[in-house]
Amino acid sequence: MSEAVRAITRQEQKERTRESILASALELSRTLGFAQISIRQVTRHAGLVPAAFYRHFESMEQLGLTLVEQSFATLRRMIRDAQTDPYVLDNIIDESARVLVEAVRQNQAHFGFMSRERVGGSSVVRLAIRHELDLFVSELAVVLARLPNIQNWHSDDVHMVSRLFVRNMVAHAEELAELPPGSPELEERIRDEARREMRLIVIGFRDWRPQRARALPHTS
Amino acid sequence: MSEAVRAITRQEQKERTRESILASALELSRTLGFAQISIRQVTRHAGLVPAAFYRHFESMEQLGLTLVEQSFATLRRMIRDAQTDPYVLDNIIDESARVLVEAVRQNQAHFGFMSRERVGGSSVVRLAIRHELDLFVSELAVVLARLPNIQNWHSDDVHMVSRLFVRNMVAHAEELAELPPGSPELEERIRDEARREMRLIVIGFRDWRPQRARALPHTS
DNA sequence: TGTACATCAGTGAACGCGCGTTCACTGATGTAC
DNA sequence: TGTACATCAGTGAACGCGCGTTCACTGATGTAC
Repeated sequence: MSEAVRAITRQEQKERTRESILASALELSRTLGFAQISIRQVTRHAGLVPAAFYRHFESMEQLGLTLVEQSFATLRRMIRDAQTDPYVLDNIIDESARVLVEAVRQNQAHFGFMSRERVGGSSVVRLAIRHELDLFVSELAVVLARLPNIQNWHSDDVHMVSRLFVRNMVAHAEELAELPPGSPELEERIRDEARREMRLIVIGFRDWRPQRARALPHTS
Repeated sequence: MSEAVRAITRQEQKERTRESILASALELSRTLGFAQISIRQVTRHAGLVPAAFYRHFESMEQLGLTLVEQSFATLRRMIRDAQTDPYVLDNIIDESARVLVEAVRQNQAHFGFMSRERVGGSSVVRLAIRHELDLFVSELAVVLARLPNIQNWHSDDVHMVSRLFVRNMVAHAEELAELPPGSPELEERIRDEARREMRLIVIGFRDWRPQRARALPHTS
């Protein structure tokens, strides 16, 4: 037993403290917004003295950028997992809605952070999130381009559908991340909305290319 | 000339000061975010002593709610104007993109405030904006329901297209409001994106109702 | 294994600063006669 | 029109508070021999 305690190296302990600072910042920013929280609040929540913060981060800004990295790692893991599941690819519409809601539920803190701090907060954190989201739209476009029926689309079109999907994802992640933990019926409603909207986008796209070839007939 | 100066009543002067406080808050929150700015910053920017703030507002929160009201008044004026223009109704897709970009350009401060403070900032201001946006989606649904070809749609569907339109509006307002003042080519690009996306939504919707009647054929 | 020294995560006190809010005040504008 | 008093938007000083950041420190963990 005392051996088990000794087994925690100084390095491991430091890593644990660092993680507890990150977790505290993530939790506090859920209610207050990242830009509103102070070094003193974060360290107090983590059970440390304010000065201890500087053993782990140079500034709140650096901590914020670390949270951005963590959040997008979560997002990419979600997409990678979905890609390896053939059922998801066959039922892309319903499944992407389901995967989204599931992933957000399980990683509420990270998705909430992303959607909240994408606007409004610290400008460095905000720009980092925008940059990552732009990258993500391009990555998703590459994935979509491999789908049957899409392979010979113009790359601008693929990029656009990717942008619409990501925008919808962010919008719904925002809503989901703000829900109080135990409200499955509201969650259900948001999932249905996400599903209907994604269907709409896909149906619109199926008819999009012919529309571009001809002139648009909207002027009656 | 001295008569013209005397013509400013005490009440008028007070109203001017109040407006300059509101304008200062709007301007400062553009770069810092509303939740980040202080009473002292706002009054300093308006050329007043901090204590003067309390002659006009009870708290920053109340000032924020006033800005929410002003911003949505701007939004509603935009929709009301668009509705009275028959050309807009005939060319609903292209025109709504054009009107949106135009309105945001002319009222950048208010639209920026709305899209920025919708997430992240003070929770009272945030909830007020969400509430107003929900109201606005319903109002727009009523307007859309009067359009030819839409009159006999299910009201859930109309509400959904309204939600998608508003979400797109907010997303593009966000992008536009952040642009540095003189960048017409970027503005142009955002307008084109908005137009293409609105077309997509409308085309998707045209084929949406038949899709709902039959089973969805996406499972190949 | 035991000893002597090095490392360094976390401490606790101290600092100057901008903040929100209060208060009695001032002096120009407004009003009654 | 002129005078005497009331109103009240804006002032300036003061307060206590939480903040970020610094610093010399402590004592447990790690390392060399």
